[in-house]
Amino acid sequence: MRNTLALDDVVDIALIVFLEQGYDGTSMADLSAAAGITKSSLYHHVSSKEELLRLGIDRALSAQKAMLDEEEATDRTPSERLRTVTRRTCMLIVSLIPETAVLVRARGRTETEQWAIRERRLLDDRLAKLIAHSWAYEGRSFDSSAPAVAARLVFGMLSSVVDWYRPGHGPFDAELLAELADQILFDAALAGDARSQTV
Amino acid sequence: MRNTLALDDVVDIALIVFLEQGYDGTSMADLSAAAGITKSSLYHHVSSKEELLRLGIDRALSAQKAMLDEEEATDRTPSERLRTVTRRTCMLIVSLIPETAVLVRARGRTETEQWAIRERRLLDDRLAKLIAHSWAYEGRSFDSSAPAVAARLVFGMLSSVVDWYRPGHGPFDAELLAELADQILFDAALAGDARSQTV
DNA sequence: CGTACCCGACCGAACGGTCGGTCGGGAGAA
DNA sequence: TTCTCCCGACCGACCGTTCGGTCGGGTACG
Repeated sequence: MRNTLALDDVVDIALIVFLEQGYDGTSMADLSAAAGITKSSLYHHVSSKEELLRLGIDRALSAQKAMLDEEEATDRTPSERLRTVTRRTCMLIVSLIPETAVLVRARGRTETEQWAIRERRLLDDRLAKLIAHSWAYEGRSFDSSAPAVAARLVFGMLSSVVDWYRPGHGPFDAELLAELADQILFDAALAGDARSQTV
Repeated sequence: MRNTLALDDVVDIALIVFLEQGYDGTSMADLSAAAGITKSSLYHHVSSKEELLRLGIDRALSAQKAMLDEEEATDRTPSERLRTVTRRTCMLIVSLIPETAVLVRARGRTETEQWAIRERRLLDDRLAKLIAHSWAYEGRSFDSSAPAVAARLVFGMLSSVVDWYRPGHGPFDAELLAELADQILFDAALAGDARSQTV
């Protein structure tokens, strides 16, 4: 077997460059240089720059959808489900940072990016539903549009880690990050009156 | 007086296009079309595309810094200061959505973007310090790196509104949005046991 | 008449993508 | 084992287009 490049390897490399330079800020020449092959060889593996974006986005979407499918099928209480989902979302984002970055940074200028935005909206809706169920279960009264806004804020907080967190490059590991995010969202850790836990 | 364009008008227009298409995804031809003048006329007002980015980023930075300066000078308790700052940050972001967007989306590929990242880090540090002081004031024990991580998560949550919130385009106004963000961060509204407030 | 504002025409460079062709390793037949 | 054929991986050269930016000149207001 020769030391050759598979499609997944090319996508891996492209996503890392996209993470650092942005999709629009990355040229096919940049990608070919990062992969150690020429630009024309790159086109042997993919048909277009946009296909690389699509494959990357699909990775993030598939993982998130699979996690939600699995969690929604459990028989936990709505509140437990919500907390588990946010925690697993954090862990999942950390494990798929370049993939999540291209997903959340899509602005909708091409057909692929519009598809990404539509799919993201579906994920938002599923999280909003989890929040609404949890609040209703806890007997809380709320405005009908509040769960959707809360869902976007939560996803926004968790997704923002792709802009600065790099696993293994600091004192904080993924579990500690998820723990802190969890305490901020569910224990009001920011208010200082968390249940005497140390982060 | 002719119906003419001032520099601030050009920056306003450019920022709106940057918000929708991203900086790299926007050409000077796009901007000139949006401004209703030709590309060469655009260069009468600005010396480069990067200058438009710099002016936009500076607006967001100046506003945020001025707010922090003002708030840090008060004699409130650390916890009150933290809560006021996060709330005012939310209001400020909503009132400067295009400006905040170019600031938080800078990836560091040019000198201007690297400057933006350095300035953002200073803002992160100031918020982290507020969090650390608040936690110490409340007698909470915490890891030394936790405030910095919490600050980034909070800024991440608040900054994410630039990706979906458009004032006047929905049932939620800015105050309600800030109120909900505040309750999530400080009252654990997501857990459902908030102090019986309706959002 | 100066100056602020704006224009059409244009430039070199970089862009995404295509082309014809090279190279080495695996499979099948003798 | 050797010869032949094939195919995936790769390459240099090149395509038309778009990029950020420039230039010389026009025009209307103070």
